[in-house]
Amino acid sequence: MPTPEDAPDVAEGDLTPASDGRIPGPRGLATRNRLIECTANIVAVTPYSDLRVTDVARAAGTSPATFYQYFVDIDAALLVLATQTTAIGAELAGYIKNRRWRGKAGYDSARELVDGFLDFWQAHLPVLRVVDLLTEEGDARFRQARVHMLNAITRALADAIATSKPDGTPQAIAPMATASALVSMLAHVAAHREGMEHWGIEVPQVTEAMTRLIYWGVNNPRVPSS
Amino acid sequence: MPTPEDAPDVAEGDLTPASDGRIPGPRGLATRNRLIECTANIVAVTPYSDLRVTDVARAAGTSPATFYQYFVDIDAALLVLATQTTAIGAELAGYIKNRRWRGKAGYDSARELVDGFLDFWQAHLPVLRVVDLLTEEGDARFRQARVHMLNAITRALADAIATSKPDGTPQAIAPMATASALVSMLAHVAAHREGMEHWGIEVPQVTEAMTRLIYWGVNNPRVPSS
DNA sequence: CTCCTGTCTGACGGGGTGTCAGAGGGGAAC
DNA sequence: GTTCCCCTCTGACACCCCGTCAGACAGGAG
Repeated sequence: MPTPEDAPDVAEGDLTPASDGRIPGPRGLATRNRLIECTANIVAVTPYSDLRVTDVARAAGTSPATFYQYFVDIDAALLVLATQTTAIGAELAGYIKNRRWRGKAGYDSARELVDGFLDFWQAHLPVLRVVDLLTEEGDARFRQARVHMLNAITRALADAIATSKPDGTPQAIAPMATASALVSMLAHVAAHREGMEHWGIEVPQVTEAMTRLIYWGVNNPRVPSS
Repeated sequence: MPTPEDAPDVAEGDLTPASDGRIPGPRGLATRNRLIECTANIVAVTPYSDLRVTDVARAAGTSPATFYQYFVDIDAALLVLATQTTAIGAELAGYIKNRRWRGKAGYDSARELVDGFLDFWQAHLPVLRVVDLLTEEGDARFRQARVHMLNAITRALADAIATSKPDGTPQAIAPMATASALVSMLAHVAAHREGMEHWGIEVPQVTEAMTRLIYWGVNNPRVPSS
């Protein structure tokens, strides 16, 4: 008896109902996509606070009322973009799984992770900026998208840490904790990359530094006994 | 010949002109402070996007027009709070200067830094959230305040790294780069502390992990030769 | 051709912003 | 105590964007 729906196989998995509850047909979906696309274009060149439903609608060649037919507010449109982007970001875990993490190979793995992470963030900068913004504003949906992305990476890294037990170290620590700290570092540097460059800090050097810290985090060198 | 001002020694160093260009007298300053205080109270319980000049004015028992007498917009009022807070934050560098950074003592220094940083951020959470927010929005004034704070800490840490040359390591790296990465880690974890707890990650463990990473960053253990 | 369903929009009430010109009040001078 | 003046405050307004109707429009089925 659950979901006795005839559940039509939707092409893009988008069976999102419009504001009046009905599911849009092909023409409606087209405008909806056009609105999303225009939102992406505008958010790329406009700070979030200056985003106007009016502008998005105008860019898409429709009226504001049409926008509200498909989204309750701009955030709803942005959430679509955010979900797409963070889904891609979650695949950054691929830089961690099934890699070698000890010695020279491990160091190389770490560098590829750092580069991959920074490149990804750079490529999706406008959307990720909005994600960070609304997460900080307390929007649960955006936080979930963000956590979904970062957690996939963190878990993978924690696995790598837990697996790569070197030197029979007895000083181990919760792998998720170290992984969280390292992913935090990556996320913050990626988000403030421009600011750092602007302030005279060379990103390649920070890349190198983060590579080392990750290597250390995974391989857990000796620390003073408490 | 510079500043031929009679430069009255203002109590709080606040010779901020009002919107009409005139410098407020005692009564005006009082309302101005009251407005700032009310802004702080409201921002503590309201997401930034819901901050209304109207509400602040009402809380201060004045009219919105009065608010605009002293600030061009809410951001201007928030900037005062932000500057105060980040000035305090810059003093976190005290957890770094004149400390020992090798061996057990170094490990303890690292932990104190982490604890101090997290405590500070927690204590000033609402304002720092706004600082992060507006920095991300591209507001140069807030970014400057933020950078001023974090950079003081980063510089101090870089000094510690440069000074504590262990084991005659030839693999050294730009100290500012490592310091930037570590401070980024601290800032991100501090800002997302609640989110992490909410997601089942234990902060004490992350504290431990960050302590280690800082210790490693400062003492620069061996990495594979490239 | 016609109808009907899905799609779009003009027009409007509501609320916050930012700006006047002018009202109000407190202290210095007498 | 009274007057006067300047600092301080505010009511009122125009503006803009939001979000929501009821109804106009289009294009495929019959």
